[in-house]
Amino acid sequence: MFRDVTSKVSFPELETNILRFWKERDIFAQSLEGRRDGPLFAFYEGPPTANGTPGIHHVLARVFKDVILRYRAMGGYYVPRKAGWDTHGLPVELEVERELGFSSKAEIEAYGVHRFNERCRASVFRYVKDWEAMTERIAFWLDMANPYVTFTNGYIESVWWVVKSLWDRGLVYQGYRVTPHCPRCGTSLSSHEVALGYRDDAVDPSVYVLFRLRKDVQRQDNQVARKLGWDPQKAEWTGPVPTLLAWTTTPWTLTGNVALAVAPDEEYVSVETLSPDGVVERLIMAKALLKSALGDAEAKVVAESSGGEMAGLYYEPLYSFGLPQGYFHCVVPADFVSMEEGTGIVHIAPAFGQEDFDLGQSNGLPLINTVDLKGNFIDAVAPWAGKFVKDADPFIIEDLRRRGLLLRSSTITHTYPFCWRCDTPLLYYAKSSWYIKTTALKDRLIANNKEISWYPEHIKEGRFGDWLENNVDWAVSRERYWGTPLPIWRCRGCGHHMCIGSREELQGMPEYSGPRGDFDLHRPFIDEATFRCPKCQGSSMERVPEVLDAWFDSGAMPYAQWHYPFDNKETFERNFPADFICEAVDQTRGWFYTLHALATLLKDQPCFKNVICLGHILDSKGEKMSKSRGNVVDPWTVLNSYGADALRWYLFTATGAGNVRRFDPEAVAEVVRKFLSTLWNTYSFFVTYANIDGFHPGTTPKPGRYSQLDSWLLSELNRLVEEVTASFESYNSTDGGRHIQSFVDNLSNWYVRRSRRRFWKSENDADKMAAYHTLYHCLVTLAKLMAPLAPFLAEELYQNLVRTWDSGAPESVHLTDFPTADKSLVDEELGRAVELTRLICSLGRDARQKAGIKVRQPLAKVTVKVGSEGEAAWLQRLSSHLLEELNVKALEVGTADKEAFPDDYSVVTQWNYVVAVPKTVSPELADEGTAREIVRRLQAMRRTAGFDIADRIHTYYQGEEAIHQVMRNFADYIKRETLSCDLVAVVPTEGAFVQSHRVDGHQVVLAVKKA
RNA sequence: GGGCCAUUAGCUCAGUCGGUUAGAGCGCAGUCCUGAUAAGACUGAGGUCUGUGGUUCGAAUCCACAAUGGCCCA
Repeated sequence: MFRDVTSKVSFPELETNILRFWKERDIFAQSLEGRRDGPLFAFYEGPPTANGTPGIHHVLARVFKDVILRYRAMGGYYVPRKAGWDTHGLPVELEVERELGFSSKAEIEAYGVHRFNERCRASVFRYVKDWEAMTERIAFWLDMANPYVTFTNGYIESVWWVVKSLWDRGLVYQGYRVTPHCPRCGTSLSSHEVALGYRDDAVDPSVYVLFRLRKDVQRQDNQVARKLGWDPQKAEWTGPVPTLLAWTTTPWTLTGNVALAVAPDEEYVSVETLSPDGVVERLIMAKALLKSALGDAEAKVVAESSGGEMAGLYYEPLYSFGLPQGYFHCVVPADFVSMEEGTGIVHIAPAFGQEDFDLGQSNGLPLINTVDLKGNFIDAVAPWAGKFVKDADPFIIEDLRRRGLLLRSSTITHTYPFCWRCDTPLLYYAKSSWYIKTTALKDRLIANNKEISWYPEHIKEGRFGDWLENNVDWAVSRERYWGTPLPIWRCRGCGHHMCIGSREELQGMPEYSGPRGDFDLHRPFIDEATFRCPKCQGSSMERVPEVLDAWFDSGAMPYAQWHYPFDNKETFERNFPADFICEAVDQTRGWFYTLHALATLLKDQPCFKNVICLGHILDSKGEKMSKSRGNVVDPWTVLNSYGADALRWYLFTATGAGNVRRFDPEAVAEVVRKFLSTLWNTYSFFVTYANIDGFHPGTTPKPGRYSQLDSWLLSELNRLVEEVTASFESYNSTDGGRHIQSFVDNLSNWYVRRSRRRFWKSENDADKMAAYHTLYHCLVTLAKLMAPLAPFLAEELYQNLVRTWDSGAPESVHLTDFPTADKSLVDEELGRAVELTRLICSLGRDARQKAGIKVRQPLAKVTVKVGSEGEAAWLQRLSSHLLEELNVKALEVGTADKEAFPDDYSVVTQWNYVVAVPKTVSPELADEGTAREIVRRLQAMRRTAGFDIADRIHTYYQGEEAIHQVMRNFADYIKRETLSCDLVAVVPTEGAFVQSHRVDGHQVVLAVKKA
C-alpha cells in the first residue's frame, strides 16, 4: 500500500516536511559520504557578502549552482560544496561609517582603527542567519558549517603567499593611478560608486586659456616656429607672440599643467584676431574648431601646420609654484585629442586625469600635484593655499584675465560625477598604488581562456575575451582599513621594499618587533610589525599603509579556502581547477577575472573548466530592482506562497540562464498550476487506483506484453531521459526542465487520459497491470530525472512510490543514480503515429464543433484523408483512440484524393489532411447521446453528494416516456458507468440526493443513494 | 565614447541548416470535455518578427547601419 495522497496539496507545507526529513536523516551528508570514492567534481562557491539580506538574484545564482551539483552527484561524482563568505572591502566599511555617522577617514583614525575594524568584523555576519535560512529553504545543498571566511588569519596568510609568489616573479610594482576621489569623504570611489553619482546637469566654468610661446628658448628654432614667426638670428618672435589656445572646464587643474596635447593628424592654424581688450593676438588652434572657439570674431589665417609638426613647441608656464627642474611645458601629440569640442589643444595635468597621466608617463613629463586629499590647494600654491579647488576657480579665472591669459570664459552644463554619499563633486587624482603586472602574461590569460567552456558561449570571446584583449595592470591596493593588509614593507632609511609571504617569515625577520604568536593579521596590529632592513642594515622596515582590493581576496579563494600551501596541499591539488562555477554576468570583470588572472599567474592554468554566466533579474516591468524604486522582490513571500520547487522551476525554465529576465510572481503561480499540480494529480491518480486494486510494484507480476499506449509512453520516457541528460551535460537546465514539462503534459493529457478506463475496469487483467507497471515506472523515473531541478516534489514521489515498500532502496531520491536511457524502447515511428492521431483528433473536434454537434453525442463515423498509405496504416493501428476521443462509431481512412464530401458532412482541412464527420444523427444515436448525457449528470450528482469513487449506488428516475425508453435500452451501460446496482423508475425516496434536469429537451428527475 | 547582450501576439518566451500558412503558455471571447486534474480540448480576436538598407529564387533567421533597453568599461 502506498500512503494515501490528497488531491489538494500545499507545496510549501510538503517542502517543510521534506526539509525536516533531510535534516533528520542527514541526507546531504549521506550524498557526500556515499560518493566519496567516486570521481571528484570540483565546485567553487563565489563568496557573497553577508552584510545584506539575500535577494531574489541570490536565489537565482544559488539554484543554478545547485541543479548542476545535484545532477553530478546523482551521476556518481563526489561533489563537496564548501560555502564561503566575502567579508572585506569598502562596502563593509561604508556600512560601519554610516552607523557611526562618519564621513571621512580622519574620523575613523580618530575613532581608532582597532575599534573600527572590530565593528567591521562584527557587521559582516549580521545577516548570515538569513542567508543560511534562505539557502536551506531553496534546497541549495552547501556545507555552511565549514565555510571559508576571507577575514580569517589562515585565509589572509594564503593571500599573502599569493602576493609573495607574484612579488618573487617581479609581477608586483608600485605606480600611480588616477582615481575618482571624494575630497569630503577623503576616499577613492570604485567605478560602481562613481556610476551612482553621475549628474548630467552639472554647471562648470568653460574657459579659453592663452599659452604664450616662449621667447627665450633656443630649441624653439624649428620649422614650425619659423613658420609662426621665430627669427633665429635675433632669437625672438617677429610680431605678436604666437599663443596656443586651450580650453578647459576645470581651471583649478591648470595649476598642475605640464604640457598641451594636439591631434597629430589634424590641421592647425595660426590666426590673427583682436582680443576683447582690442589687442592683436596671434592664436593657434585646430582649423576644424576655429568657428566654435572664436565665434564670429574676425580671424586672418597667417600660418598652417599639422598637429604632428607642432610637437616640441615650448610655451610659458602659467604658474611657477615649486616647479621641478627640466624642460617641459611643451606641445605633445596625443591620439585622444578630439575635434568635438574645445580648440583641439588639450591642457595636460598628469595628476588630475588618467589620460593626462598616461601621456605624461610616455613623454617623461613630471607629475605636479597641487592639491591635497581634502581638495584644497597646498601651501606652494601661494595665492589660493588652503582653498577648496572648486571655490578657487573664479579667482583663478580672474587672475588669468588680469594677466591677459584669458580669451574668454563662460559656463557650460555637462555630465560630471558627484559623490553618491555626500554630493561633493569628485576630483580625479593620481595616487600611488600597487599593481599586479597582468599585462606581462596577457598571452597566457588569453590562451588559458580558450580551454574554458562558457555558458552562454558568447561571453568567452565577447565580454570576457575582449576584457582580456584590453588587459591593463591590476591595481590591487586600497588606502583603507578593513581588508587583507598588503604584505609589503618599506625601509624608512633606504626605501627598499620587500614582500613577506607568511606569519612565520615575518616574525623570523632580523630584529623583528611587533605582535607575536597567533595575532590578528589585520590593521592596526600588523602596522606595528617592524624589522631591520636587510639591504641597508641601518634602518627599520615598516609596512606600507595599504590593504588589498577585496577582489584579490575572492580571486585567491581556490588557494586560501584551504590555507594552501601551508595546509591541505593534496586537497587543493585535487580541487584545482574547478569543474564548475556559476555567477551573474557582472562577475566577468569581477570574480571570473580575478580567479582567472591569479590562476594564470600562479599556475598557468585556467581556474575553472565550466562557467555559467547568469543574466540579471529585473522586475516585471523590466526595470532594475532597487530599494529606492521599491520594486525588490522578497524571496520569502514567493517561497511562502508557492514553495521552493515552484520558484526553482520558474527560474530554470522561464528563460535561459544567460538571459536578462523579468521576474513576475504571477508566473511562479502558473508553474504550480500548470506543472507541479498536473504532475501531482497524475501521481495522486496513480496512488488512488493502485491502492484500490492492490497493485504492488515488487510483487505484482510484470506483464508479458504492453499495450501500444504503454510502449508509446515508455518510448517517450526514454527519449526524455536522453534529452534531459544531454541538456544537463551541456549545463543547460532550462532545456532539461522544459523537456520534462512537456513530457508531463503528454503523460497527463494523453497517456493517463487515454488509460483511465484501463484503471477503472473491474477485472485485474494483464492489460491493467501493464498500465500500472508502466505508469509506476514512469513516475519513479520522472522523480529521479527532476530531482536536481525540483528536489522536494521528486523526494515526495520517491518516498511514497519506492521507499514505502522497498526498504533496500536508497533512503532518498538524491542518493539514487540518475536514470539512463534504454534506447531499445525508443520507437520513433510510434511517436510520429501518436502525434498524427492527436492531430486528427484536433481536426475532428474542429469538424464536430463546426457541425454544431457536441462531443457527447455519438456519430456514425469519421472520414479521414491522409498523405500516405503509411500514415493511413498508423491511424488504423491507433483507431481505438481516435474513435473514443471523437466519439464516433467507425473510422474510414484513405489517402487524399479529389473526391468531394456530400453537403451533410462537416469538413476540416489542414496541410494534406482532411477530416469529415456527418452532420446528421440517427434516432438510435440520439438515444445513445441522451444516455451519455444522463450518465454525465449522474456522475456529477455522485460527486456533489460526496460519494466515494468506488461507492455503489441505487439510482432513481422519473420523467417522460422518451427518458424511460433510454433508461431501459441503455440500462447496462448506465449502471456500469455510474456504479449503480439498479435503475428504479419511481419518485425518489427520502434519504436520496435528488435533482431535476433538462436533458435533450426532456424533463427528468434523478436521484442517487448509497447502496 | 567603446564593448557585449536583447528586441518575435497585450504579457512571458520558443523558433534547428535561410525553405510550405511564424508557434506555445498566460490573459480575453465563445463552445466543448471531465469521478485524476486548481487541469484539458476546439475556435476566435491579437504579428510591420524594433527600423532602414543589402545578400539571396527565397530572410524572424545572414550582413551593414540605426533606435530602444540592460550590463560592463572609459
